[in-house]
Parts: sequence; C-alpha cells; structure tokens
Amino acid sequence: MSKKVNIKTIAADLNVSPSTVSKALKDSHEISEETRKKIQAYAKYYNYKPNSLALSLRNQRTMTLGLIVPEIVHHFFSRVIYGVESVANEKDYNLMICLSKDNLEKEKQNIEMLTNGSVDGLLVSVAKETFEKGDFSHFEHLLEQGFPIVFFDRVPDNINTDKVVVDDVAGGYKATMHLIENGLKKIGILSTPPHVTVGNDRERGYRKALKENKINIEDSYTIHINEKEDISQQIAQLLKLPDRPKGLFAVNEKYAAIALQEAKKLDINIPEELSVIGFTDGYISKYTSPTLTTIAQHGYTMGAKAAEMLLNKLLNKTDNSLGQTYVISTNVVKREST
Amino acid sequence: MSKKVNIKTIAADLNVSPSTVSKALKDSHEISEETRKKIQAYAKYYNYKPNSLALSLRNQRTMTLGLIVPEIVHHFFSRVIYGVESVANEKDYNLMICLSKDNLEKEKQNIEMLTNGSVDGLLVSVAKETFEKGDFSHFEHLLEQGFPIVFFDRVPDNINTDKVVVDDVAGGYKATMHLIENGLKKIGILSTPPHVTVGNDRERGYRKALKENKINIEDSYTIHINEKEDISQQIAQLLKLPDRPKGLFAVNEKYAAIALQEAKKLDINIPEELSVIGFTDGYISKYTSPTLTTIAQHGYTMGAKAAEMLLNKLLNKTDNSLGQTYVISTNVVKREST
DNA sequence: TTGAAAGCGCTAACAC
DNA sequence: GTGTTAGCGCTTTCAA
Repeated sequence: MSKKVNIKTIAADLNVSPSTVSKALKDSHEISEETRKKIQAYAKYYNYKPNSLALSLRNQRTMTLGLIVPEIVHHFFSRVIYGVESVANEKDYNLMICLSKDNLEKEKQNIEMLTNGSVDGLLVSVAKETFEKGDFSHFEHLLEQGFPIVFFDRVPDNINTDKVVVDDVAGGYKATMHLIENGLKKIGILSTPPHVTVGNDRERGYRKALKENKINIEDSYTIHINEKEDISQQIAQLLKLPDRPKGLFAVNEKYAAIALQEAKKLDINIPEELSVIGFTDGYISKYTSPTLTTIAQHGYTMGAKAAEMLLNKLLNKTDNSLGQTYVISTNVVKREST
Repeated sequence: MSKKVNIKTIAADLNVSPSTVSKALKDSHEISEETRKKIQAYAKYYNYKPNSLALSLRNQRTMTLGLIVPEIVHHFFSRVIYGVESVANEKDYNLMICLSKDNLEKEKQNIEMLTNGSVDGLLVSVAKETFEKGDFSHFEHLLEQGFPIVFFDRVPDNINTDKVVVDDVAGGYKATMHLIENGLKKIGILSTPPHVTVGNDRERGYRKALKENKINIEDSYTIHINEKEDISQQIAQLLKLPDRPKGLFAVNEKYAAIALQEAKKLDINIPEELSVIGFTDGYISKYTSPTLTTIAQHGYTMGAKAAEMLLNKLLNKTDNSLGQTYVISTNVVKREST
C-alpha cells in the first residue's frame, strides 16, 4: 500500500507547515502564488484527498443523510431512494441507507448508529413492528434533542414532526371511483389488517367512494389479508363467492397480481368479468397479463420531497417550523385490467 | 437541543478526567468500582453515545463497508444488498450504499467519496458505461494503494482482484438444456448486445447446449435486443416467424415477461405451444401468468459471499491472496411457463 | 506570507 | 486508582 498522503506528509515533504498546506489547497490569498502552485501540484500528483472523517469531526457536519427504510426489495422504496439520492447529490450530500426489515429492534439499532455523529439528518419510513408495538421512544428521544428528521410514507401519527405522505384515503377513493365510473357496483377490496395504516386509509377511501355513490357495503367483499397464511387462498375465497364482485381494489400490487392469477385459475376473464385495480408504483404491474391498472404512488417524488424538506432544515437553520406535512397526490394509471 | 453529552462534559460534571471516564465506560479494572458505577450511571442517564466519527478517526477504521451498485430498482441487486447487509451486520459492520446509475462519472465520484476515509472496504458491481468505455483507472488506482475491494456480478475482466460471479455460461446452458430435456429442438434466445458480458455469456451457454445436442443454430432465432427501441416489437418479430421456435430462453426476466405478453397477444399458448424460461432472481416471475420458469441467480448468496470475502480481507490482514474468484452456481426454478 | 497552537471527541501510553 | 499528554487529520485563529 503506497503510503497515504495527508496534509502533514505534504507539509513535511515540502518543508512548509500544515496550515500553509491547508490554506494553499483552498486557494487562500494568504499564501503566495508560488507556494500555492507548488503545493497544489504536489497534492495533485500524489492524489491527495482530504480525509472526510477528519473534516466531519472538525466541521461538525458530515454532509451525509441517513435513510432508514423497512425493506428494499420493493419497487416503491427503490423509487423513493432514487428521489432522495438525486436531491441529496445535488447539494453534495451523501446517503447512508439502512434497512429496518420492519423490525423494531433493528430500527432502534439503525437510529443509534446513524445518530452517533455519522449523519446530519435522518429520513425514516417506520417499521411495521414499531406500529404494532406502539413504541416510538427512539424517535421521541431524537426529536427532544432537536435532531433533524423527516418521516415519509409510513409515519407515526401522534408525533408532531415533518412528514411526507401519500394521500392514501384519496388514493383508495380514486381507485374505487375508477371502478364505479366503469359502471361497476359490486366492488370488493383486498386490504391489510387494520393496524397497517396505509391499508386502513386506502380502505377508508374505498368506503367513502361507495357511500357517496349509495352503494351498499357488502361485508363479505372486504378481505383483510393475513400474510402469515396462504394469500392466494384468501383471495380465491372472495372470487368463489356465489355472488362475487365485478370489481376489485387491491391495496397493494402484490395482492392485485395474485388476484389476477387466481382469477385466471377460476377462468374469470379480466377485465370482462372482473376489473382489478392495484395500488403501487408499478413494477410487476407492467409485466402481468393483462397489465394491471394501478394507483401511482410517486415514490420518486416522495423521496425527493422528503430530502428537500430535510435539507431545508439543515441549511436554513433559522426556521424550525415543526410538524409540516406534505401530501403527495396519487392518480390512476390505466392499463388492461380494468 | 438538549446539549450533547460527550466524554469531556461528563468528566467536567463529575470532576474526574476524560480518561477516567473513557476507561470507566469500558469497564476497565483500573478504575474503582465506585467511580465506574457513578460514571456509567451518569452516562446512561444522560444517554451518552460515543461519537463514531471520533472513534473512526482514532482507530483508523470506520466499521463500515461501501457498496456500489448500478441500480437498486432491480430485484437482483436488492437481494444482493440483503446478503451483504446480513453478513456485515453480524460482524458489527455498517453499510454505505451508493448508486452509480450505470454511469462512469457517477461511479468515479462514489469511489472518490467512499475511499476518503468513510469506509474500510468496498463492494462493487461495475456500471455498464464503465465497460463500454473501458475505463477502469479508478479501480486500478485503488488496487495499487491496496485498498480492500471485492467485485461482484459485473466484474472487470482484466483486473486481477477478488470477485464473486455467477456462472453465466453454465446458467445459459442449464436453461437451454431444460428446454431440450422437455423435448424441444427449435429454441430461440432473447439476448443483449454482445458488449453486455452477462448476456453474452448466457448466450454462449445456449449455443453450447445446442451444439452438444447436435441442434442446428438458426440465426433468425437469436435476437439481440436493442433497449433503445421498442422491446415488445423486437420480441414479437421472433414470434411471428413462419417457423417460430417452440422454446425461448430470455437472458433476463424482463425480456421473458414481455415475451409472455406478446405470446398472449398472438394467441400462442404457454407452455403448450411455446415454453419460456428466464434468467433472474425472480420477482416479476412469480406474478406473471403463467408464472415464469427461471434460472435462479442467488443474489442473496452472492452478496453474502462478497461481504464475507471482503471482511476476511479486513479482519485477517495476513493473507493477501489476490485474485480469488468465487463462482455461484445457478439452478432452474421450474414454474408454469415450461 | 507563513507558522504555532488549539480543538473537534476519543483513547492509550505513561506518569503520578 | 486517577490524571496528563499526545495524536488520529483537519482548520482556524492569532502571532510572527
């Protein structure tokens, strides 16, 4: 390993002091042109790079943002990451991405690790388990300390902080309206258990649309999928009802795709006999057959917006207007399944 | 912001010296039980966390690994990340993930940033553009310096370094053999342009299988997809041949999924009239209808293995056996499309 | 125009 | 058993 150059070694080799080198490298006018050129040439030749650790320690800022997501094998979060990354890079910020794997303990560890000086601020989408257990102490602690943090997508309800969310209720409403506008009245929903807020909100939108259109809400048309059991089978049950729905709103892409498969097995034609609409940022959706109509979630925009809010906090330290919430609106992307 | 506690403030508040605090916090036997307890209690109460920047600077190691991937919106890379993460976490290493977006300049920037002290070692899957332009200077530079680095999946050919790869030739061979074993002889391939090594290698495996089985290689059965044009149309052309193939090997999941869609449009029954096999780590594959038979790429294993190799370098500094290559073998995952 | 010194937060060798 | 000091790599007063 060719020995690593740093300011001190440069100074020694050139018989000047470290501070001279430091200044010369920043083109300071305090240093004579001659010395400056000499030092810069040397630094370039030996490929000097300032040590970012030392810089961060010195400047008390790391120029990196922390990002905690529940998972990454998920097109939506991948898109979010892209959004965050673009905005951060523009301002010369780097990104440290951590996975909570929807696990409370892991989330706490991530927080711990990231906030020990490694990052200047945090972007978080909260783990499922955290909601289930209702333990937000790790976040509350950070907020008390005034640590800059912006939540997105899966956000804690009772904490007053900056958030970026998708309007899930409106999304569910739009999805259902899309089916209603296509002349359907018997509309089912594949939802999550109630504690998953996004699913719950989308379901509220669904109910709202039905009510507004004076369509009776048929209890047997609502399935709260239990992911610990066979998903296909739970969906098939709905499709096997003697008076099965003609339209189906799935609160995520996976359920929608499986519904398509099950419909096929049961020889139900899509969209003729059953219209299906999903909710996501569309990845599988384009490759199913038929392709899937969905509610676009705009992950990229969400990530970009969240990063923007965080950077604002970091750069204009002045305004500490807490608890802003930015809502990303959704829209229907029409494909073949409706 | 409640003032941040550090060793110095603790020392001042407790009227001891910083080194006493430091030692007490590490349960050093040099410190009396009484003082130790007192300091530990204080630290706990005020939620003291050692500053990782300072630690890294001091210890000359960051306990974090850098990971550069071309993209993240890709199930395969997501799986790789999981693999890396698991292994790294087990050894208390953190992860810094960067995206090159298949862009040479971005890749160079990432390398620059990560190797300025932020990470102890690097895991890289090389950008497409880097291969196209053949500029590996940024990597060569690091290797000269002895910076620990392990390449995976998309690896530079002419650089003697540690690598983890999938046996793409064998994978292509297995995929083709799977079709042949199903009694097919007219087998087409949806491949990439030749400069994409993974596609090229898989295609070589395809040819090998045909040759070994004395099946004539029909030129019109090989499509080198140009992604800048309409992919569906290029695939449809193959399916519209008067004497179209009965089996189809797609070198990635996307082409396979689109082939399924096009076949459907042309009323070609799958798998009765056409068998399709893809190459990937399966995400879309499970949700198409019919579900797609694929060659499993084992992204998780690849990530885990790469991380393991890197950590080995970092932890047992002794053996610097350069240029190890670990090959991950593939296997057929049978689903409905064949 | 240049350099010495202090300090970011931490630790370890070496006093006391 | 506790404290002093120096140093990881860098910058920034302040003095020369």
